[in-house]
Amino acid sequence: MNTTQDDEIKTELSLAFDRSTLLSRPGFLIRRLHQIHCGLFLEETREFNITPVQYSLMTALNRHGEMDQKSVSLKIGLERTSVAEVIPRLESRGLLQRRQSTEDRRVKLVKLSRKGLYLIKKMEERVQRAHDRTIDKIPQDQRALFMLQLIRLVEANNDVGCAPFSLECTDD
Amino acid sequence: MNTTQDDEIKTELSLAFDRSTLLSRPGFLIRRLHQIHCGLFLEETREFNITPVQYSLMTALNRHGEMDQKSVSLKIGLERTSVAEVIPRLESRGLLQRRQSTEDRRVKLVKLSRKGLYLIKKMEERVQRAHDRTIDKIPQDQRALFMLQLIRLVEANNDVGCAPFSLECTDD
DNA sequence: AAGTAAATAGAGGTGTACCTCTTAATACAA
DNA sequence: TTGTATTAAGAGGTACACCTCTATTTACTT
Repeated sequence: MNTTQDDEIKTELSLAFDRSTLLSRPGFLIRRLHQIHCGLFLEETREFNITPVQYSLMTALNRHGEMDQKSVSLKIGLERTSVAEVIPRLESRGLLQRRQSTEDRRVKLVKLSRKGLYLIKKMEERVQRAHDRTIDKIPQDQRALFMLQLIRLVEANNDVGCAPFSLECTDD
Repeated sequence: MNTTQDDEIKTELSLAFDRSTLLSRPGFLIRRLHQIHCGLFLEETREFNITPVQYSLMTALNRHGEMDQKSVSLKIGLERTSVAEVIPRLESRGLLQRRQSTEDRRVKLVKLSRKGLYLIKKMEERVQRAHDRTIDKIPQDQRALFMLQLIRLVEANNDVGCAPFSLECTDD
């Protein structure tokens, strides 16, 4: 990054701040971007009637197999009680199955049903498009850096917000 | 950006993807980052019992004066019915005042009360800290570019998600 | 002036995303 | 082994963030 490029960036940035002081607040931009991604996801996958969080939950179950609620929470970075609200909705549509654990009777295990597996396979391409569209306005040669910066922020603050997620294993 | 730097970025990125495929999904990272910012905001401003959205709404009213619900919605990029839920909460705490418009009897005008103004002034420094902390893990020399990329994405997709916000005037 | 379209707001519904309090079961420790 | 701490889950509460449907008022059009 040379000085000329840096100056250009700072000029463009201060022009943006003149358009709206909201644009100077990271928290606002992130909230809007979250709305935008949800909108794009919904646009691409409307016919399936599945939300981004529901999709994350189902793909995590597909990858890791049968799990308890707490593990699901860690896999997808979503608060335990939020997970507990999502699961019954998917279960009532026959996309998940639940059973009591035999080893530990506190635990209820969840797994993806055949119907659920079929659904996420059908959705896969559309979901990828939603993710791609979310960042496709960033010049192609800057996209990798942008993703890396997002990852840095998320990993550095994984303990914030009462929904840390497990980085130890591979998730979806 | 030279080739060596670019290679380093791509290496670090693929290492991250190995840690978790979730990290390759912009939508996931944005959701987590939104959770993280809200967590930091809450941490900094807990004593005031105000959410990020409530703060945005109050500062918008402070900057632009008395407005109807629809205008508030455009100023802060929040769906009209969501605005309609936030307003009564703030009104019941005496932070806002509402009255029927005399020119157009469909319209209900909202404005910040003296108590509301006092509150946002007291919160200002803490809120700035929450925003700063949200991105302070990005190296200082890359922060401007990161902000610019967020702004590009938000502006390019301002029509997505049923909560576009007005870029014409200065907001908060 | 009368009829239609548009705008503003409200009511009621769904789905995250967090909180606290409670209950049941397990693990640990004196 | 008996009491204590921990863990998993559920119940109930608050606050966004969207949706649709409805009622009222205003604007537009013939």
